Amino acid sequence: MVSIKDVARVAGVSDKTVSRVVNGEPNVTPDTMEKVQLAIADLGYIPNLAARSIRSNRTNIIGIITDFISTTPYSGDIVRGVQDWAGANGRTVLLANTDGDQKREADVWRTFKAHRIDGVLYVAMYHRVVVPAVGEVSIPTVLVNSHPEDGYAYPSIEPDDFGGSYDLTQHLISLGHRRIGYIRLNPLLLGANQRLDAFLAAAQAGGISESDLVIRLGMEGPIGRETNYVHREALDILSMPNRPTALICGNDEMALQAYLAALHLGLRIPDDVTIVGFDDFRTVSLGLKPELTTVALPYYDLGWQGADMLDQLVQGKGSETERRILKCMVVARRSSAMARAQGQTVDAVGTHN
Amino acid sequence: MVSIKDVARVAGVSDKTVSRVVNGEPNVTPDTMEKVQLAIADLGYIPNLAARSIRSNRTNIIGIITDFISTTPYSGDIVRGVQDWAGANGRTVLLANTDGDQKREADVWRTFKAHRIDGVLYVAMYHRVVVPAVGEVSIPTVLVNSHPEDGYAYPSIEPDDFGGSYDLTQHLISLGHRRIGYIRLNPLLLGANQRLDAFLAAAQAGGISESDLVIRLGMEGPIGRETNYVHREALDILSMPNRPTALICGNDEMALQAYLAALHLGLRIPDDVTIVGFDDFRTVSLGLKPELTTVALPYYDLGWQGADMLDQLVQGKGSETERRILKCMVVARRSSAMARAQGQTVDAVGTHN
DNA sequence: ATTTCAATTGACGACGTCGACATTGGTGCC
DNA sequence: GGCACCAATGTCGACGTCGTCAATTGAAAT
Repeated sequence: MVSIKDVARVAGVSDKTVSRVVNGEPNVTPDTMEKVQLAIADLGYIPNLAARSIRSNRTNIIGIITDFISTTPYSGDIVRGVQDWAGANGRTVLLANTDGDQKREADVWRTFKAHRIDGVLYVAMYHRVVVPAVGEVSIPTVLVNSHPEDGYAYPSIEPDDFGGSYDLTQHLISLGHRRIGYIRLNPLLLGANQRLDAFLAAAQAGGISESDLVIRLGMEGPIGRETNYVHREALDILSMPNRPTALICGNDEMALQAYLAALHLGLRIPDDVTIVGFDDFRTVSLGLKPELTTVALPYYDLGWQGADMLDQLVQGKGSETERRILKCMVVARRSSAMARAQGQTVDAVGTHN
Repeated sequence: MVSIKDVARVAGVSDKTVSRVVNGEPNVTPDTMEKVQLAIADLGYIPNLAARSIRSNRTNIIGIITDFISTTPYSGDIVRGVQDWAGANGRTVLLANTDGDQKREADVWRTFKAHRIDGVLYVAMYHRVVVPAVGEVSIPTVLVNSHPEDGYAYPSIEPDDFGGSYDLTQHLISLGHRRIGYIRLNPLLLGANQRLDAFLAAAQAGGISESDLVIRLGMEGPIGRETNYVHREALDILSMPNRPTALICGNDEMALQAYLAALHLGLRIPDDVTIVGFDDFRTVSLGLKPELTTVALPYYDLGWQGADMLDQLVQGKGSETERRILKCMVVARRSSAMARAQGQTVDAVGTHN
């Protein structure tokens, strides 16, 4: 591999001068600069970052630790946000996945430290409470899509599940819905409670009595291997004699199953029942017809801004305890509509849209 | 940061001896070894890989270049396969995303070279023909989920779209289906043609005349911004007076829309119509009820084996032109069933399952 | 002409690690 | 005892880069 000295020799200058050119330092004659640049181009010289980092104690590498990278399809957006930030700021991204395994996580930390990376973005693919397995030496770390357990101080950045869910519920109430069904996420996920709490709060604020709410558990069990009750529960809720006019699903994947259940029962969406989801997981939310009203999670921004927070931290400017919350926007699409008087029988075959 | 010399000083030995212990070299007294290990633990010493790589000219880092990492939800599995291989073989993974942009791609190559990584896995998130923008100096590269344009030699690893599609079609034929609908992928994708060709070949081999096949285009336009005709086409096909008894969709996302169309028309799956997909994108294939018969793409293995091929290449043992094809398995679930008599037309085959 | 000063360039060493080689001390053998 | 040999350990330098500081040059100021 061609080194700075090779360039120096070819250009007929000292290695230091080449270094100056490469790093854009001042006080280099246009003449020599040209010579050097020519030599660089000729030889295809590219600076060795490892060597550079040895001297500077900065690698410009940030690490991402994920738990279940491929299990959830959203993950990509967070990672992409980080990558784009990195690309825009001259950093490189080291990626590691733990599969939620403690031992692997420890290995990953060790490896990252061995690479002397500047900082770590600890990305939990489900919004929940985590404690990174930090060892003796510590690296600046920001938790993304999660927050630390009590007693541990890490800056974190999270989506505003509560706000999003509150707004979504309000959206339905403003459309005139007074009986609303709710299918819960796996309670292990932090978002699950926040979303449910917000739902209840918004319903109460909207003057809806608890008896008009139908709340069911959609999933439970360890993350990645949960049992799924959604389809069954949706069928059940939508078969009630006095069925809700709207059904909120813990996320879009659940909404998919609710759609199928509704269609299976011959109900039209949104004419007979409004169905909404959460996440704006676009394969589903745009794939469903009519397209799904849902709440967009700011995954990309979580990644981008998380990287930015980390950068602050690395530069000693960030706060050790900052907790940033990103807004979640309701995306109103065609699956939600005004509540209507509830007909008795509906023809199974509806109209095209 | 604590270095090998700090450890040496604390342990009362030379740095070289510490190096020996760290690297498991022979000829160290159990006694000294213990002293050294104690010092390492005390100080929390972790070897500096950058320094190591400077000497050894090996970084043990492999790079992944992706084009549309988050656009497609499968991507994660390929990356995870690579990561798991890396974890199992003491390598680290550097990740970069180009968004399909030439300029960014050039930057990425440059950055990777600057890091002196051992090799690159060029992962195209859609199976298609690519040419990595290699510069002057070249890094060992393996194409994953894609293959090089004519005239360029890179080893590659790809899924057997043809075989999978052939088997899937045969599966339907063996269930008695004689009129089959087919909704095509975006023709820009390499898999699109392979899957269609295999479908036609299998149909012909099964003695089905072309006039009993209904083939429609489901999507077209630039990747990431395509126009989607699937729902409309599915409605259209399933509304035909003499409609197919089975509908093959270019991928699972398309199958989702076909489901919705079928349900919308009051058709039951699989009783009235069999619907199958491709990809085994589990959010969809398991989320749909009944669960979707589809073809599993070996994404994880693509990643794992791709990494392994790359490793061979790096070690000078691999072939520059190997083209490895991984089998795609039909995953028969409940969305496909025996063809049945339908409406006006009577079909000989008519058992329930 | 001499001095002063700034601009330009180079020599050198250090970063952390490990390969090549040297040194030390002990063991076994005649 | 003398010698060969080997195990254990250390010394030194090089990898590629860049910070520090010195050297050189030329031009402006006196």
